[in-house]
Amino acid sequence: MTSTAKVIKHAKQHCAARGSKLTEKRSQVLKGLLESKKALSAYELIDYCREKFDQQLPAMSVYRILEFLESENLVHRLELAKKYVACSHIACDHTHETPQFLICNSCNTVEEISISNSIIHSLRSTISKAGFHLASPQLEFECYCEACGA
Amino acid sequence: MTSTAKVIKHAKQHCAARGSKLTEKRSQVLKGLLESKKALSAYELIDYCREKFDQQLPAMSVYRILEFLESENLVHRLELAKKYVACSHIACDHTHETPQFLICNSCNTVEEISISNSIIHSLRSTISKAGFHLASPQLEFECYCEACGA
DNA sequence: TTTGTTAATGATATGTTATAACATTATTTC
DNA sequence: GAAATAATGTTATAACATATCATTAACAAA
Repeated sequence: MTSTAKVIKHAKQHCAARGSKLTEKRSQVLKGLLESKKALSAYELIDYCREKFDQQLPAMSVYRILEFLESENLVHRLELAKKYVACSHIACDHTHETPQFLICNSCNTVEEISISNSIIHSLRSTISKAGFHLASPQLEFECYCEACGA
Repeated sequence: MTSTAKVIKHAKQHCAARGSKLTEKRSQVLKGLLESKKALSAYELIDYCREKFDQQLPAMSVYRILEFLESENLVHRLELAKKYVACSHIACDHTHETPQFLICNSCNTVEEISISNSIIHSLRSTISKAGFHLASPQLEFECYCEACGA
């Protein structure tokens, strides 16, 4: 069983346990994200499903599917890149800290990291002094990866 | 002389000193940003210029003007919000640290803050451990302002 | 087993942000 | 005033996203 297949199986159980369903199309979209090392846009996923599964998904459906997958914590939506990635912990059993994302500006490679609580805490406190608070603990940073350099 | 007028005058001198020109249209766009407490999109600026100056600017021109203003360090482009703000230090004479931005998700109010070097430094080092580096030192955080709450 | 209900998906239109390519007009500079 | 450059206009289109209404699939209850 391929790694993707394992994760899909796990995701299906996860959905079942929560009373929802990972349908064929939903799982195709998830596969697209799992098999891509980089973040994909909704429209890139449409292309993927057309090429790989001969499945013509309308944009609207893909957005809905992505929304569903996000609500199941199977994918993350990257606000900054306007793209989507599979959660790198789908197949783990333990719970996780809030992820932070490093997104390569050039090739869209995404690294899901965990920033130490102390940094996050100081950040929060600086922000709160200005009368604001973070909309989401999931931070995203526009970066360049090693390969793409500066 | 209004505060906006003062800043515009200052900006004109700034451009002149750098061998560029703050034309009428450029200054109208800048005025729009100066008089708005919140970040505006290019298309909101088009509306502003139409209403305020009876000036029909094509989208293309506004984008060019924003690009120009950014190159002159008179405005900042907020990647996250896809919006633009006047630099809050146009009328200062001293140089400034890289700004960071807190953007209210709900009303687009923007706060230009300065995050302590130590926090920035720890952040950078965490990111660099993952093999990435920040594309820009200008960080943007999706937040909610006091008024908009959670 | 068919009927009613909900969930999932399809179809169409449109909104928002942004850029490419080429044309025209203003402004300087010689 | 002609040539060069800067600024702006025009048109088309790309990429990302959502609203709205229609249709189909899944499934439980009668």
